Amino acid sequence: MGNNELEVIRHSASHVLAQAVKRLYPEVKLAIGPSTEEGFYYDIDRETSFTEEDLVKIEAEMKKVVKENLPIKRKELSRAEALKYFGDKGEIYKVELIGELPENEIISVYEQGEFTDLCRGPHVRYTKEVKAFKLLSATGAYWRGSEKNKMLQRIYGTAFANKEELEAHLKQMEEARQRDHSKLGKELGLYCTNPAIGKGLPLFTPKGATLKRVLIRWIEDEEIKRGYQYTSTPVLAKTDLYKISGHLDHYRDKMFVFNTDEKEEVALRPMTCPYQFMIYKADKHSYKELPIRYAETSLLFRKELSGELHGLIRIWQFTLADAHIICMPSQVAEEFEKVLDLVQYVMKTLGLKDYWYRFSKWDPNKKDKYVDNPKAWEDSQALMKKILDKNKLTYTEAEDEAAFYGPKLDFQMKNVWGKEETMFTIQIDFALPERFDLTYTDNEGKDVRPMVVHRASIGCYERTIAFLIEHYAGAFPTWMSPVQAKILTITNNQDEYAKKIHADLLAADVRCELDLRNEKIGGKIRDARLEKVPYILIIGEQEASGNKVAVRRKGAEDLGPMDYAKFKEMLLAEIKEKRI
RNA sequence: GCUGAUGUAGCUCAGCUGGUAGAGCAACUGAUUCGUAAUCAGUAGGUCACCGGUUCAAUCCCGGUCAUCAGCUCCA
Repeated sequence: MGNNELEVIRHSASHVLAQAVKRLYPEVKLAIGPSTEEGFYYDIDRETSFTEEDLVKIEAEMKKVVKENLPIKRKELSRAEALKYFGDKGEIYKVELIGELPENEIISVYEQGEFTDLCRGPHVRYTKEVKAFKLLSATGAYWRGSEKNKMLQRIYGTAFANKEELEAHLKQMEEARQRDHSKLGKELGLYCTNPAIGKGLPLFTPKGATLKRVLIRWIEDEEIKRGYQYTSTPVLAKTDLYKISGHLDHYRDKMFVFNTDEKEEVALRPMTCPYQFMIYKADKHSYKELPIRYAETSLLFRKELSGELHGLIRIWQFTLADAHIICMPSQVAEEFEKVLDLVQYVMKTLGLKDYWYRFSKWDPNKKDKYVDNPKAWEDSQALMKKILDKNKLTYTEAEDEAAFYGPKLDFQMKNVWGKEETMFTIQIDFALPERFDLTYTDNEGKDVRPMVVHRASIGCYERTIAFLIEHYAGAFPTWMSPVQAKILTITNNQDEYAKKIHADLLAADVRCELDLRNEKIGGKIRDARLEKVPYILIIGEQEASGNKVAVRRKGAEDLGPMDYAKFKEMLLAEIKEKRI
């Protein structure tokens, strides 16, 4: 079945939903009901929200509508007729929508039985063609997506061509949610939270901190190899700094700002750029030095609204693999491509494949949200587009997603709930160099303006870790696993040999644990498997006397007894190559 | 922040629409020394998220706060 066909079914399902709701609750007003990637929804204005019992009733009514097999008929109306029809019914949202349709647009409605909805279509021909659907949830949603508008009630559902596909989808959703990083992250003991500390402030346990440290060391070393210089700058600054950068104008409600006893206003930093610019400004620079690539494993603070916080994905304090490349305008394209290569290498090494590129542009109508310099926006966006096309990237374009100082290339992924998040980002900045008055001396001895590329190579560690947990369902590749090998003894008689192996692996920088408990081997294996340790080493009398270990890989694959030296060589190679 | 759901032992969950709580796992103690997903027995563990109200009596009803989850908004 093609996507279009599924879209039509889902869109028709949303009409069936609206019809059922209108039958049960005639007083409600209908807003919009589109199909989505995963299903469909309908926004409905109702005084009270829909409960789970309401959804059961509505779903039953929908089944009736389907069973009645009503023909779905398209009609075209004049603007006046349409306004009168929906106006008479008190459908104020439909009236608003009609009012905004372009003059020459054909206004169509779709009729099924007693129910008629404003709609461009297309739809299935009979309601019976909506065969397999399910209502999933009821939540609030702002009219036209703006928090300034009234909050409506949204009912989500999904529909498929047949029952089998619907069941398969529901099962897949359920399985995906088993991988939820906040569930697994706590089960595996990677992080925890505490109400006294507050939301959006997760605590990394030794295991979680190990995973983070492994990633940080890898990225720092890799970037240094690629010509980055690491800085270390304060997380606090006087708000004067953010006046220069423009953050205070564009970003203040997202910053933690407070006063000292001496009446100075200070803020926790939401971004690293101003600090690294000040390092740049501490000296005078020649064009011969450029590009300068300042990197930092940077602790950042952003005050998100409480309802926006989620597990490790959106938090108040996070660690960004941040960098700012200060270069001549003529170097931007090459630097951008180098960053692209780095980020693609990072994704490949992490084993993350299900990402896509989003070219995030400004919205010329939102003057207060973006630096007001239309020409620079057009130029920098054209430049980025040229780079993307030259590198043959397929990307989606998104209006109104840029940073306030320039366009971005975002690496997008979906979490287990299907929610889209930005993993990494590369941005071209034409505005801040001017605000900070960054200059370099060109070959004619004149001071000229450099450009800046902002980028996050592995994104923010917390969020990336969340995605890694979900991608691997907690069973990490050996190189990043907090515990890489666990040694289990069969009886206490092997303790000494096991300790020797343990010490030897630790000495070789293998993260290794020892289970000497007086438990049966089956129980120890079970525990180690639940911890998702990549290598389980079982040591009994035979192994201890023959300098061997019995190896289980990824919990299940039994490699049998092998020479310890051989195992160690294999393990070290796997770690060194960062095999996934 | 907004809409809604949820909050019972470290974890997973019971607790019959008001009469001051129960299981399994984990922990601890003892026994068991065992060959690839749970050895047996015992002990201990709770201001039922927190604060207030209604009631003779609240885990249960009402209000507020905090936290978790989903959605909206937002976003690295």
